[in-house]
Amino acid sequence: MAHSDQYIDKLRKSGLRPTKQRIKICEVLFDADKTFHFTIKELVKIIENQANIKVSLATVYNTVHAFMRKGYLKEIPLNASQSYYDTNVTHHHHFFDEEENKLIDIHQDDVDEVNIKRTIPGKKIRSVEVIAKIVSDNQSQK
Amino acid sequence: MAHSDQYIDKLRKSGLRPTKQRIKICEVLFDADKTFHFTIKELVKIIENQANIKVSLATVYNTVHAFMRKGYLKEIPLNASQSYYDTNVTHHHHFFDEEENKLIDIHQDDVDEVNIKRTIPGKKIRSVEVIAKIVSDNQSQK
DNA sequence: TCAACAGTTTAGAATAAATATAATGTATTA
DNA sequence: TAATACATTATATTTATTCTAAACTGTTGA
Ligand SMILES: [Mn+2]
Ligand SMILES: [Mn+2]
Ligand SMILES: [Zn+2]
Ligand SMILES: [Zn+2]
Repeated sequence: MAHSDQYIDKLRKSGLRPTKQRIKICEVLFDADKTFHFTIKELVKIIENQANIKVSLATVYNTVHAFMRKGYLKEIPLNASQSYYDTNVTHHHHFFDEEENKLIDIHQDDVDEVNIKRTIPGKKIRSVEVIAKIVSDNQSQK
Repeated sequence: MAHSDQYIDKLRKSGLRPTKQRIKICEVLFDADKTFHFTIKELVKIIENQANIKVSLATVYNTVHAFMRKGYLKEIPLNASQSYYDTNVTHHHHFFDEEENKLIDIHQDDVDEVNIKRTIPGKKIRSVEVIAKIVSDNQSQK
């Protein structure tokens, strides 16, 4: 299993013990060659379906938080009812499909640099994020 | 009381009965001449402190939702632990002070039109919001 | 090799924001 | 003023998330 070896390394290098549970979560999160956006509930469901190993809800939360601290995931605030997480930790923006409740990446070069003319004394900007909410484009709307 | 008369009108015109509780909430939310950003918890605390009337938590939630449906408030998703609300319902952007946990408006003319080069087939953009996270600007940082 | 230890997982309990319920109260209208 | 629909309230419920503490496991070094 080339994949798990890779994740075992990644975990060890991060000071995290490569447990069965963490390796499984890595496979779900990082095997896809593209960005993966998810909620905890969705992640749990995927793990359950692939079901070669049981991972408790507490471990899913623990691991997601551990991965965030290590910089492998970031949280995307979208609504107050549940957190969304993103395997793309580079600076980028999002579409949010309000009908599908799905995030879609917008690469940084697909948005002109956001130029904010206002400043706050004593404060500096740490990050700038754009969220564009999208809905179906039914012509029959004003 | 000029203010409450004004709110009584506003409520009646919206099809909402002008109850003591709703008038009180209007005073807290709309008396300030500038945008008011708040969480439910903060709103409850302000009402308690001004304490000429008791307003139950359920009524605060009910009223905030009613005002959102009427377009007098909008929700700002910032973190997954609680909702922020905004009395400024025009299209605008925000600084979010991560140390004070406070929102600060950025008027639309203070940000160049956000130009997103990418599109999603069958979807149209409903809104574009920029959130710039800010922190103290201590020179002694790399 | 394996005991000891620190780190990890887990079920279940606790927390807290938000929503639902259903009884009581009140603004409106005729 | 009476009837009614709307609103408020205390309380219960829901649900995402965090906490707890006991059992388990990966790692290390003798
Ligand atoms: Mn403003
Ligand atoms: Mn919650
Ligand atoms: Zn993303
Ligand atoms: Zn605002």
